[in-house]
Amino acid sequence: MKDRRSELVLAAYRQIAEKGFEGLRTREVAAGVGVNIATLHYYFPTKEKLIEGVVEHAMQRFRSTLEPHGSPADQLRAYLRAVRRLLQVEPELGAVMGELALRSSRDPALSQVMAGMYELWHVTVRGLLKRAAKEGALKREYDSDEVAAIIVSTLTAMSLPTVSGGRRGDQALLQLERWLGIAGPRTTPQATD
Amino acid sequence: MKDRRSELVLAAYRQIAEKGFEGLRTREVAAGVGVNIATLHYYFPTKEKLIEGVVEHAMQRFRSTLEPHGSPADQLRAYLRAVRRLLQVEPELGAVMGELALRSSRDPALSQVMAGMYELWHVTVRGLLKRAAKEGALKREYDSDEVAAIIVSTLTAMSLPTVSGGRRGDQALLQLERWLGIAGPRTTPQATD
Amino acid sequence: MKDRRSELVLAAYRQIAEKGFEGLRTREVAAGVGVNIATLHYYFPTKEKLIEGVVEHAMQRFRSTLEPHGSPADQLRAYLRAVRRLLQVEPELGAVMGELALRSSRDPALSQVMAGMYELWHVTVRGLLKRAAKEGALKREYDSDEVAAIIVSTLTAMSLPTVSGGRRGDQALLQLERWLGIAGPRTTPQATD
Amino acid sequence: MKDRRSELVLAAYRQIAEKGFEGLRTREVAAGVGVNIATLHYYFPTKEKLIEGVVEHAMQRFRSTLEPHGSPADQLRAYLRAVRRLLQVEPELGAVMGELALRSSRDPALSQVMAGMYELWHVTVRGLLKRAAKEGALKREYDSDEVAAIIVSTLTAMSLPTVSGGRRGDQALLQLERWLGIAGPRTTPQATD
DNA sequence: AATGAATGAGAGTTCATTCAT
DNA sequence: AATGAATGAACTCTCATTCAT
Repeated sequence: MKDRRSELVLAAYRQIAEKGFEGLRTREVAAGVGVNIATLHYYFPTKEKLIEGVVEHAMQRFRSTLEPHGSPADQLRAYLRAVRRLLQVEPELGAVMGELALRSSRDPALSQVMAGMYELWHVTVRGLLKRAAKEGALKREYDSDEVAAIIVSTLTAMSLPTVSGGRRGDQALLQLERWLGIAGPRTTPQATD
Repeated sequence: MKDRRSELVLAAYRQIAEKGFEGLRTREVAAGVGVNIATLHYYFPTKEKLIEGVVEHAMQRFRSTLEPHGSPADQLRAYLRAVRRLLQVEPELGAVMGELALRSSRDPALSQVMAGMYELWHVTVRGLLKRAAKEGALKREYDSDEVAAIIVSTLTAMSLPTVSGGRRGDQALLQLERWLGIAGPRTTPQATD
Repeated sequence: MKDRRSELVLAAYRQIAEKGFEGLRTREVAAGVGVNIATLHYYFPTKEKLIEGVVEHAMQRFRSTLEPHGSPADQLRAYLRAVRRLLQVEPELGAVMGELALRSSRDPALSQVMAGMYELWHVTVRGLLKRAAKEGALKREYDSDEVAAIIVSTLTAMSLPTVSGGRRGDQALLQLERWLGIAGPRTTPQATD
Repeated sequence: MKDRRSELVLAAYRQIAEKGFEGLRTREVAAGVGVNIATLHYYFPTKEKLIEGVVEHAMQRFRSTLEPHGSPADQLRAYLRAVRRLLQVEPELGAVMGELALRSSRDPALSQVMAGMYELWHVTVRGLLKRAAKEGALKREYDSDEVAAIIVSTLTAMSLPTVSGGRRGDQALLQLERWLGIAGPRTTPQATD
């Protein structure tokens, strides 16, 4: 993360999170790192190549999000909360993933990358469901693609500013936990604003 | 739809759906309607004003999406399907709403508009739940903000290209219907694309 | 002065005084009168024709300035003061004359008009000198082109914002009166800020 | 004069002299130097900044005009002639100073610059008068603000095309010399046209 | 490895002018 | 006599990209 290339990618990543692709300017990326615009082009011949670098970085970052990090028992619940927390702590990731999602409709290569990533996410969540079911912490019928899909959907929606901003994200997550039968005691999530 | 102003807004709306804000060019919007660029500026002094016009149009379009359109009985299920279908038939709306959602994090005015719209959506869905519960078509406990929130979340995620493109959207929706106890017989939704 | 044509010319005249030719916009001229831009073009086919109208108006206005308006006796001194006062009361005239003077170097027709006007002014002043000399109110040797020229020069310089703004204009005028032997008693002109 | 920045300023200076602010076009300035319009913006972020460069240049140029350049004795007369000659040899300077004078009424910053410059000029001339009086080449009473003011006024008026074009400027100058008692022998100035 | 200087293509915006009504 | 709508041409300014050093 300390070589020029990575610095530039990170700066671009932040620019996209802040201003969207709409507001991404190579000069500002270079300035963010403190180098000349020509230096940026030394590492990335075109803006598109720089964006590819950002895609890689975002995917790597996002992959780390997917990994279950908790204990074996109530791991599923821990997972949902962890993702939620991460999206709040590092909103840039949600913003960039949103930008990439929209862009993927115009960029076949990116579309494939994103599809792969969502598939990986889906499979990861399904694996989590499977294990929880096996441990008896979850009804067997909930070990399915459908349940995995709705979990991924809910978490995805939460990365959008409009939803993530208000208390609705927490409510959706809470209901998800209830249906899965993994809700904690009487939690009354507060809206963060 | 037959006056210049509306034509221009519609052309801009389509441009945004197709190329995002990133690719919105006033000259192409004007060309899309077959008028000179100066004519566009006759109706909209700045690009920003044109975008405001698009926001209005999208909101109006989206509001019509929210309205329950089915019969009184299994209206809830009909509603979910209707929204799903509309997003597939008119993918532009989802794309534009996605663009607006991302942009709202940089545009306070837009942020307010979007928040209002999502709140309206949420309230509409909750109303639907209430009625269904009253008619006995739904467990009473499902008449709540939390359930409404997860429904809105799921539908929102489906408007994103990445999710809507694949079969995962249908799976999420199916599970939603199961939990709500309103799933139809053996439906095997096909992925479109 | 109450017909459309005159109104438009007057509005343009004021615009030029305020913003210079650099800032003259036909639309603002029309707006100043409260009519549509197309109406302006009904009266003046081109912007240039409108400017010609302004030139006429300015010349007419300026000509009235030239005319000696005082009593027969110490008319010369009265004249200098009157011009000075008029330039302060109606600074627009000085501004427009300045703009026209500069423009005349690029516009032969205007150049001729301006030259004629200055010649008329010169002759007028010389006539005043002649009469004053005849009445014994002025040394005979001061009845000359050279003296008329320096009077016109001094008054001209005073119409420029840079000079007219400060106290230097008054000082120049005072010295002129002294040399002509027509200075009043102890006058201490104040700078108008 | 050999770096890009100066070249651009000089080209703009000439454009203003030729066509006024009204006719100043950045593209023509760039073309005048033989560079792309983007290169101009590399050195001057906005047109206004370029104009500021021109103001600096004009002031510097004008300051050199102010400096007395002759011998000590009849320096005063030499000075008047020198300024007169310079304005004829380099009419651009007069034109640009005229444009700046008019613009100063709309631009407070410029107004201050111009006022400072005229004040400097005034003080310079007064210094010249003082020295001439001390040397006995001038009546003591002519060592005053009033005399300096009328000298500056006369020279200023001469920089305007309308006046400078004809023979009136020379006549005014001649009379000035007479009053100052520094006129040469029988000179019959010719109009330069 | 890094940069200052330069550029082509194109962006949003302005403006005098036209024309059917 | 007056206007709303429309336009071509041109304007200032931007941006990704190039290249000699």
